[in-house]
Amino acid sequence: MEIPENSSKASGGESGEGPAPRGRPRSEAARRAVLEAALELCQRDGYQELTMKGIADEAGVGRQTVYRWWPTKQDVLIEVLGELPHRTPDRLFPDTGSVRDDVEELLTYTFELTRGVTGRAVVGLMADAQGDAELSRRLQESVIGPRREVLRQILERGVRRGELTEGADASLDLAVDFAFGVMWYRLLSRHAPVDDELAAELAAALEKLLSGDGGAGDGAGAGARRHRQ
Amino acid sequence: MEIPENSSKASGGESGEGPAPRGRPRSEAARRAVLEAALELCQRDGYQELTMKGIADEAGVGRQTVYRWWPTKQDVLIEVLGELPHRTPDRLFPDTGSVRDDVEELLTYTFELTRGVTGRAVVGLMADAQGDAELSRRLQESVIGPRREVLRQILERGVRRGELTEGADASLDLAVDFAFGVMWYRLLSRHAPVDDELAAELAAALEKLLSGDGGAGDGAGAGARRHRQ
Amino acid sequence: MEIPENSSKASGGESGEGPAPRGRPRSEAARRAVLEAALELCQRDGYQELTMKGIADEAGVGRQTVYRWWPTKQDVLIEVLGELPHRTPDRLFPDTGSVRDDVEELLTYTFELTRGVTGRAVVGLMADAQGDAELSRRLQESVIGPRREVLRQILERGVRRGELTEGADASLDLAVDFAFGVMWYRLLSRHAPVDDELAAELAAALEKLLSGDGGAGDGAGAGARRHRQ
Amino acid sequence: MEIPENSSKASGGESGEGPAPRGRPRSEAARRAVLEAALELCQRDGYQELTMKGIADEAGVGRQTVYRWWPTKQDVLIEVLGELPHRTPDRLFPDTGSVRDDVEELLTYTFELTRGVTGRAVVGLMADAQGDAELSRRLQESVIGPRREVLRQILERGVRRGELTEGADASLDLAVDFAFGVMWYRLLSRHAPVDDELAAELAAALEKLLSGDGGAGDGAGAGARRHRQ
DNA sequence: TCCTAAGCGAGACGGTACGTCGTGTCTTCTG
DNA sequence: CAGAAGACACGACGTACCGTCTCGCTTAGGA
Repeated sequence: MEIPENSSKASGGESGEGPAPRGRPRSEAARRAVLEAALELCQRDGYQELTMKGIADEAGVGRQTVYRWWPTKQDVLIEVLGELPHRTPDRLFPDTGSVRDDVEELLTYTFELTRGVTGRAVVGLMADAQGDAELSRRLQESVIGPRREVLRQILERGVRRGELTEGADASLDLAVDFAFGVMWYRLLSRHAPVDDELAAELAAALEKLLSGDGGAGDGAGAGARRHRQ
Repeated sequence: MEIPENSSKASGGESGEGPAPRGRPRSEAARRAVLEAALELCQRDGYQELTMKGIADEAGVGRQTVYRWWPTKQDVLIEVLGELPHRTPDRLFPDTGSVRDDVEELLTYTFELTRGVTGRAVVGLMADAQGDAELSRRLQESVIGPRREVLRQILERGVRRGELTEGADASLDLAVDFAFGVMWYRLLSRHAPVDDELAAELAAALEKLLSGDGGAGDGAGAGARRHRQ
Repeated sequence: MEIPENSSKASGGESGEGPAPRGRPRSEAARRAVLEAALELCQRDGYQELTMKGIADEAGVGRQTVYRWWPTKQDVLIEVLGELPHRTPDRLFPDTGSVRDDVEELLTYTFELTRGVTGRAVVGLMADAQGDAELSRRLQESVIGPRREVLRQILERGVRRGELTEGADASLDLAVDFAFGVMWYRLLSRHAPVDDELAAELAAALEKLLSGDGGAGDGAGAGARRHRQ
Repeated sequence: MEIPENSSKASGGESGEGPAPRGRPRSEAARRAVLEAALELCQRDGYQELTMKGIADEAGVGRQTVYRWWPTKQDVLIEVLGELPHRTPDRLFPDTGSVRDDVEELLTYTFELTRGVTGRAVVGLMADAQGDAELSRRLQESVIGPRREVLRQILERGVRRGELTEGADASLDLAVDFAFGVMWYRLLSRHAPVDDELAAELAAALEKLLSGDGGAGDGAGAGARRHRQ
């Protein structure tokens, strides 16, 4: 149960060690137990039912220990979510040579995650972020932003290769919004599944949306431009 | 805010009343007070802070009166949301002759609503609907579904007129998901505003997505179909 | 000295009813359960171990219900102690015709009580009253004072009858302090028991202390000896 | 805050030292800091508010250091109380030649102490001793007993000299109980002060109680009167 | 001069009681 | 009967102290 963790004198840093760590060091075992308990309970009972007391009890940890390191259950979940991707970093950055396949692969993997462990947690956090700008910012930084960035880079690579064209009708940002927007919308409203088929449909739709010749081209494009003035 | 209490046919109609309502009739004043208090508080303090006790106190109503008619705060909010559209029925069904303009008008109005009174309520409800199938179904029926239907009919009208084409790459349903998905995604993650400009961009993007000649046409469509098998 | 308990329409008072009692009336069952639980637990585990949570749990009552009516455990105990004498009012006011016998009877009964149910409670309260003037005042009023008063009246009756003399060396107040002082001292330090024999000794000593001529020797001494047999 | 640390016979005596003390010797500075902090805090905030954590923090000492040497706060206080008398040993053993004066002097000094530093501590300890036989025994041994013994010896000296008579009505033990009983009773219930006047009254009352002939006697009574002026 | 041992400040740990608040149910009186 | 008032049993909240446990650092005696 003992894991090194020892930050002090790690890698020989003899300079800016900080304020010298005194007292009993933080228990990595307790930290992990809390994070896993939170994820487990959130998945089992739902975000709303998730409770600081419940987390502490499930983790076999004192309540104070939870509050000492995470002021709210949101903080616990954000830390869990921040650590999850490290478990399978490979599937997060697909590069098959085809934009469409890369997009589809990324979305397939992302959808899997949301259907599985993280779904209820992330949806609950997002809902709480309504009316809580700070939480919103942190989610943006740790969860939403990174995922957006990955998709965006795939699309930019496609533009560079000439597979895609960032047109007047749809910026890359809007394209990213498209993919994840549909995902969130369906996760929340549940009017349709978030599955592999959706990943394929979205990959195709994005390709069309960013196709150079611009289907609705003439009138439509003019209209859009007219509207925006 | 004073309402005579019993506007309904109390005492009077003894004809085909049905099961004969005995005792004191339900107070319309109390009902309205509860609904308005709920909307007000949800908007002011957020969905999570909304409380049955808070609603009752704010409405100047006994707690039992709230529980008698609405088992949960979700029920209260759903009833409020169900009544709101009746206040401005005109803007909900635009018909300018141009699909793009109709879409833009509808989205502009919808975005206004979500930025205003209903935003926090609907997001909170959606989040609660995670893991509550019944609530999910009711939301689908009373809030999500109707909005989808309006947009869908506008698009179908466009297809009938020949302005749009439901292509292999993007069904009408996916197009509807696109519009509302982006809206929800931005409402939740706040990485970009939900404003009139977005309405215009989405109208243009939808037009392109549903354009007949299909930019990425061939390979893409085939790919999508291939994937679905 | 509240006995009737039932303030509402007690004894037919149809005039100044007060502010009209609204809402669910207080549960007498819960009240009694709390009082008895407190007494029970205090006796079993000691005053220090007595806990608001413990009282509530033992009484099968919500914690809030305890706090609603008694801000602290001291309040609970004071109310219990205030009600106890009513159970056996007869032995509290002995009047045998002999001062010595009255004193002995009163002390015997008082010692019984302190050895039994009330001992630990009262001692704990007294200790808490150190440094809490308000608690001190209330204890004085509801517990200490009344007991002092009973003994004082017995002694005053003796003075009126000529059996005793309030002398220059010892006021009645000091005599009362004597009796109860020895009791408390032994209860606390436990160097000697607080039993019937002590009651007899104290009755004799008080008689001597308040003998006018100082010759408690003769009759009083004989009386004491007679009693001890 | 630096104190030589090792006042005790360290190093010197290698004769019957026992198991030879290894490791870092106990810090006398820490010991004193704890004792003084405990006394200070108990006097300032009261016995109930006294806390092991509070003592450690106030003393600038680790919590473990307190627990290592004193299992409970009672132990800390008992050790403090055991050291206090050594500061003024002279007034503890009055011998003026007159029993009454000796008694009055002893009580006057004792009352001073209880009004001052030790009051709240001793009362709290006594209250805790209810239901804790071991604590009771230790208090008896270290605090209560010694004080009783001093008074008892004064009274015995009086009996030897013929000033007093241990009569059938009141043993010396009861007389001692009388004096300290009244003190404790007043300390706890606060119905009257514990001051010099009480010391004089008690000295007079004891004299009368232990007068052989029962006399509020001639000389004694006169003496009492003389004293009160 | 190291080695072993124990005391020390610090502070994290698993617990538990605190007093408050919201839950959903109930029980009274008034309309 | 509906409604308002509010008491009820329940349980989560975040805080404080409990007594124990690890840390790194003295500070001694014995090797």
